[in-house]
Amino acid sequence: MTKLDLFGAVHDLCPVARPDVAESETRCEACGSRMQGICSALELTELSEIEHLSKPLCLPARAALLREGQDRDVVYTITAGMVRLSRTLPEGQRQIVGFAIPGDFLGLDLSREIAFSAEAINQVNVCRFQRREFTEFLARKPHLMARLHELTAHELHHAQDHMVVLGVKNADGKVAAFLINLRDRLAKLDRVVVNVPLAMTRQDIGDYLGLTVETVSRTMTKFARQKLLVITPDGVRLLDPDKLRLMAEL
Amino acid sequence: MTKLDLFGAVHDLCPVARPDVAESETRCEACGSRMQGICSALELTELSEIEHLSKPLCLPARAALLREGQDRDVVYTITAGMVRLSRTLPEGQRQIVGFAIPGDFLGLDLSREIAFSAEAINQVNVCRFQRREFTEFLARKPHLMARLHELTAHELHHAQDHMVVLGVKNADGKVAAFLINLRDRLAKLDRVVVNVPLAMTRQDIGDYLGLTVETVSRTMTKFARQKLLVITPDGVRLLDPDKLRLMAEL
DNA sequence: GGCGCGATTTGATCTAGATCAAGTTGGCTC
DNA sequence: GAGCCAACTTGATCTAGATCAAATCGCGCC
Repeated sequence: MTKLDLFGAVHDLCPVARPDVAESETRCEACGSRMQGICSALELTELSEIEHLSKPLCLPARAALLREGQDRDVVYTITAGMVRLSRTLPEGQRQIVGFAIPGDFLGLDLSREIAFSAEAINQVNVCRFQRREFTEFLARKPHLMARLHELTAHELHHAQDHMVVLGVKNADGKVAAFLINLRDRLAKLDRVVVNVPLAMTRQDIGDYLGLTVETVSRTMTKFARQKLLVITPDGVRLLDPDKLRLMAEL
Repeated sequence: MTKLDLFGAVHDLCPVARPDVAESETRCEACGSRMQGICSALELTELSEIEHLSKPLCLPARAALLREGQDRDVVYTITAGMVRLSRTLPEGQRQIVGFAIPGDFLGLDLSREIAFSAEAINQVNVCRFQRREFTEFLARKPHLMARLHELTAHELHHAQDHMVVLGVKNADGKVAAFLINLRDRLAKLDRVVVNVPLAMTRQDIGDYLGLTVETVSRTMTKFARQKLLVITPDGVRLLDPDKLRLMAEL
């Protein structure tokens, strides 16, 4: 069984890691995240229609997909890799509002300015659309619109979950919730169950959870001492997911 | 000029304050929040169509509109008053995820279970729809669907703003952001500019901002001492909104 | 007017997590 | 394989805000 190559290793579709270089011969029909994102609402015939609008791209780690308050002219669906969504305050403080994975759509809010910056954490494959073309296509496909709304509502639900994490949980609960949620999301894409790859830095996790790097690090080592998980070079292996889930739920 | 009666005082449309008692002769055409919520997407003719689906209700303070994980059968638009949206954890901790005001829609996520509890803070007027009827109407009106999506995307944007507040701001910044944001939202409905009525308790504010009652109280008295605002029996009067906005933006 | 009760304010103390300060580790380049 | 740099870990100390504990306010009710 071949796994989705989410984290790090070079992807077949992506021999050249330069932004703005289209890697093609990628048929939507063969797309790994075809049943994940908005595209899951499309018939095969529609898929070939949208294929003409989309430009498959491969972006290297650190590439910027969107910049807060700008770039309203494109939207993306992610097909491989992980993307960091963040807001930056005037004083330089950063809040990460989410991590996008394959199947996620960037640019849900079609009407107003971009709410956050989006940067590739590792090598990322995306399909890029011109916002205008995408919106026009959407107008002709009510069920696609419905699907987009569903995704947005789902994101909103997720955002409210995260408000709870930020508002009421302590460091242990935050880190546990982060690990369990990421695991659950990845599990929907693939059979990843105990190994949770963490492509982002501890700083990123801290900025997501409203904690400092040090606290994230200390909490994870504590979990490791308590045999709840093992820290591996590229993430963690959960030894006691049930216990962690309990901590996450408080 | 007559103000929207948002907070407390008995509303004309609402002589009897009992849940499940329809107060009618209320024509959508005459509705105060007609241009605010989803209804703003409707033509006059469509307005009379939707009028048949909606049941205008007047609910007393403390009435429950939705309960977390239940009640998927109705959705609401709010036309007067204020509603508290909250999540409660197993341990009894509460996170308020938002305060809904006239023009807001409850039940944006049409597909899955209710994400939060919704309770009237003061006397509230709503239009209630059967979810199924509403969804069917929606399916026949693509521009209404688009409007709903727009509202949802706007909520998501708002949710991300609030993550920043919860994640990176200190107590002063949180309280300032809360006051300024509420003021801005109310200003869109009415000409309320310096008087910000606070129908919710300090505890509610605390549960919204991830602070304790005591900290909210101390922060507000501090702001009062610094002549940034005056605390009134029913809210605050902002003396230096610009300074507060600066603090809110950090 | 006096009583009762929840909301609010104010004060004293405590603590989780921030901050400051070194190490340590691990890949990458030359 | 040495040197470098960013990410990570670990330890010592500090502090914003929590917690605990009393007032005080405000309002409906008898």
